[in-house]
Amino acid sequence: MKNMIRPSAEQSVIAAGFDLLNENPKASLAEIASHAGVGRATLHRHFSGREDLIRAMAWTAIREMDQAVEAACSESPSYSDAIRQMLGALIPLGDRYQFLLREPVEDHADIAAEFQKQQHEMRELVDAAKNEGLFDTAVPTDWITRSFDNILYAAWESVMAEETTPSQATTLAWQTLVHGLGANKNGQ
Amino acid sequence: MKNMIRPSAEQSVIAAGFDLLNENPKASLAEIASHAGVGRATLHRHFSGREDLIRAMAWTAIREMDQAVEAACSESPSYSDAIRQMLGALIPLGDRYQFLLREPVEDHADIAAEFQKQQHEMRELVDAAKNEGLFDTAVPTDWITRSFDNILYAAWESVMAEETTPSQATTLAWQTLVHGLGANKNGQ
DNA sequence: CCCATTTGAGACATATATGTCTCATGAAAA
DNA sequence: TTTTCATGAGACATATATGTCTCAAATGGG
Repeated sequence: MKNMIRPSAEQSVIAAGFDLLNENPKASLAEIASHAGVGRATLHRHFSGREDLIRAMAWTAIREMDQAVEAACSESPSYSDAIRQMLGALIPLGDRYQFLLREPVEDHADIAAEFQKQQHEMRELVDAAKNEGLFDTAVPTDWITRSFDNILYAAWESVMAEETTPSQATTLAWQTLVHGLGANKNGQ
Repeated sequence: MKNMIRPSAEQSVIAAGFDLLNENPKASLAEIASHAGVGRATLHRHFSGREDLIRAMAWTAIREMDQAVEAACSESPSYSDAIRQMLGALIPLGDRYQFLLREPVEDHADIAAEFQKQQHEMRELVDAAKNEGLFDTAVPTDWITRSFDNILYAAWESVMAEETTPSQATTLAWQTLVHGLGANKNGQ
């Protein structure tokens, strides 16, 4: 078997894709290959084309987010705590989330379906947290999930800009959400 | 003089640009011209190329946002009220804001400078509102502006998805912000 | 009506991005 | 060492996007 310790060309290219395509969606495959430290031909050996690369990146993003959420809140004692753990786990994956939102993924029915499945689970989680008293039942669930997504993204931006540490950003985001959308305004 | 009532080709193209480039930053000039109901040659008569179009769109976005903010909060009795008015005025311009954030505008020094100038004015406004007791002084101003920007964007998404009316979205966004970041948690 | 201007359609050339191929090199496995 | 395999570099053809030009038609002002 070949060396599996050194990141494979696939992984390098996908990582470079997250770096470049998020900043400039018009980045060429040549730029991506170069940024990955890989020849242009090698990129085509692993991905049949731009669409194929984007599909692979989307699945990577979805899988990583799934795993992060699973690991973070599988043992949470409550739905409210699960949302809290989820927040901290997803902030470092802000670029993955950004990619799924910005890249036209609607073309791929399977990916869009999986993405919507995640959104639906989030809605159920929010409804459960409402019943626990975390969120105000008078606030629409749609608005809560949108706020969660966007505050999560704000937290990632904040960390990237080095305005806050990941830990600080998580706390700020959580406080903002539970105070802003909460039933009781004590913050924890 | 030519007819100024019918939208000029320039305006049509810029509007089409906001429609298409926000959804797919790789949209070709041919697609933009077609969506604007204009020949491809006509687009080139008004804009020397893609970069020129993007520059014109960026200036349009900045100008519209400036005017909306000016009109909304020039007569506000307080900084806190000014922020409230600003929120309502900017939500309908969410696509303009989105464009400035996503399109690589950093290349154009003049536009980037103007954008940062707006950001700086926002920071001063937030600091003033802190002194009025609207925001918690313990919360970093950077985080407040980031939250404002992202909740603003969430509100625009919510309106676009027809989950809420513009009025409802404005109220939800305001409540979320002042509860989430406020010094006193009464919401108004 | 006549004239000036703008426009749409399309031809054309060029630039850039993409996809495929070959070949020599280097690293790892046998 | 020998073999196998992935890779990098680059040539090549193709596809798509871009920029320029011409010309006939439409529009609006005089």
